[in-house]
Amino acid sequence: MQKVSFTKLKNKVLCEDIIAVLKSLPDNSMDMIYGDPDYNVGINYSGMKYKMAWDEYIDWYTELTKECMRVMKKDGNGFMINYPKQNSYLRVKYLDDNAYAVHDYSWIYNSNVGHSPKRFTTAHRSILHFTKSKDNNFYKDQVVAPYKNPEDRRIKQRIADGHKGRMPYSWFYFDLVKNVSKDKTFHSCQIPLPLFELLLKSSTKEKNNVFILFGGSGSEIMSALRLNRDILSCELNKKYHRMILDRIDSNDEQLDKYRLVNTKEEELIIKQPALAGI
Amino acid sequence: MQKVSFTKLKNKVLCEDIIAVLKSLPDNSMDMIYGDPDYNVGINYSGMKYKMAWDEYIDWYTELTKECMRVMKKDGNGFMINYPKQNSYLRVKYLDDNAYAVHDYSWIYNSNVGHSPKRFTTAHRSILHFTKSKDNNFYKDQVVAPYKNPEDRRIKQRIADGHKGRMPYSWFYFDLVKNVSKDKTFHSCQIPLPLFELLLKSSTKEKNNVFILFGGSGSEIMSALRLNRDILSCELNKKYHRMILDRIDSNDEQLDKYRLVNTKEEELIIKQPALAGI
DNA sequence: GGCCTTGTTGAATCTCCAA
DNA sequence: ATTGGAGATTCAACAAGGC
Repeated sequence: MQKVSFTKLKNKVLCEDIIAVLKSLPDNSMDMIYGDPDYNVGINYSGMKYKMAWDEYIDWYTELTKECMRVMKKDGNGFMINYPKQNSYLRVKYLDDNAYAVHDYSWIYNSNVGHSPKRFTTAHRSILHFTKSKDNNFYKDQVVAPYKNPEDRRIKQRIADGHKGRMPYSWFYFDLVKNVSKDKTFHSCQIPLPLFELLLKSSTKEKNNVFILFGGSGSEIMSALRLNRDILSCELNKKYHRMILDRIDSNDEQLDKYRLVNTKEEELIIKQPALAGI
Repeated sequence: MQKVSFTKLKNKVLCEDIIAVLKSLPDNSMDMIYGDPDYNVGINYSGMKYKMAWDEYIDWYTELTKECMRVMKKDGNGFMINYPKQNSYLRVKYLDDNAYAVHDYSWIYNSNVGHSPKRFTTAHRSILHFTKSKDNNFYKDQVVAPYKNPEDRRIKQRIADGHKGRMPYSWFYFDLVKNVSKDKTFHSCQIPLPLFELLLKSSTKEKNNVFILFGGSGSEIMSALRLNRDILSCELNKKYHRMILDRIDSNDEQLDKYRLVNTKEEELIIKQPALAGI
């Protein structure tokens, strides 16, 4: 197959099938791959309902991740967000046997829905982090959480040695994004931007190649562009695809009409530790 | 096989192989089964190192859980604590196909160990909750978290209707138990007692039958006895087994020598919400 | 501005009925 | 007896509006 280099696709958002696009890309070309796929729970995306049989879904999810692994650089990082069950199958059926390392993180939040009398209320998702070698790039300094005891003698020494804080934990608290827009401007299932930015900053520097698998309403794309990463993304839904192109073409003022959260550089670093201090 | 009824084993702690004991028990006899097994990461339990090949470990873990399912009442609840990877295999290879329902919870904590420059710091574990029917007993009132807006008129109405709060979320923050005892009296990997008590209270009432698979240092056993549950437990390590029997025979004063956290009835309910208020 | 109240929402769950 | 899908119901969290 004739492969298309990332350079040609730099900062493009395609309205094409994600797996077809992945297959058209050469090996080892992406610094980071970020996927927040449909979870196969029958959600209504602007009129279209998607739900496959479980096995079929897992096959699709595995095939997707397999292509991500191929396309990812040896020192790159991949992230897949899903419900814990779905991610369990992905790691057992594919990732553990094929990635160099697999780590499971937990995004936790508060929820007002899904309360059942027979179990605790679902309020977290899994994030699988996978790498292709022991040399994956990881930039702690871009995501540090403050030390809890900066006055401790040993911590003072670490600070003197240039350390800016500790590595964040494998769990992250971020509020759910509420779909408050009256005109349904937004994708109904958005990941909190600070969560995306945490992952993005942990794994990339400016000018790095980031594949945001599912464009959605484009918030992650806008965020990555604002942070000067080079992106590629897919969004099959024409309405959302159009919206993303609009957002990219817009100036900052217009972005407001999409209620884009203008995340400040420091927000992530400020927010997370407050929590860690529990 | 001649089965031994729970009545005969009431409040016994056996120094025998857990799977052999499970096999000796009749079907459908336990209200709750709680397992915090060895995670197969080469932990040193008083001089003996436990580590098997991965497949062998998963086979053992599956066999263990299979017997738990058999022994558990139709309206009972089972909980298995482990690292996310181990629990992924358990659910994919056994539980999803054999339990009525499987839920994944996340115990999160702060950690000063295991920091790696190539990933976020591991600071959570998975808890698989499995049931045998839609009628599993679950006692929300015994584990509620306070409402966030108790002044809301509608919430006030719910409180007037007898609701004491909301169902806790699928994630729980509890500090790690620090192994502070100089003489290594304690099992090195203890689950925080309030976490155990949350699970215990969610699933049982007084006089219910609780199988605490691995006795460890006996903290969970003491807690369950204090809360008037009937227990059965195994601990293969003779030193720990002896210690558990000592603790059970001890009066309250002597318990102090084991640095037992004397968890007050309300602690759980007070502690968790502070968190939920993030 | 805070404080109280009301409106809205849901990657949810429950119920029912058909196959 | 189980499964699966459509439609009804739930209920706490958050936003926004009013005072």
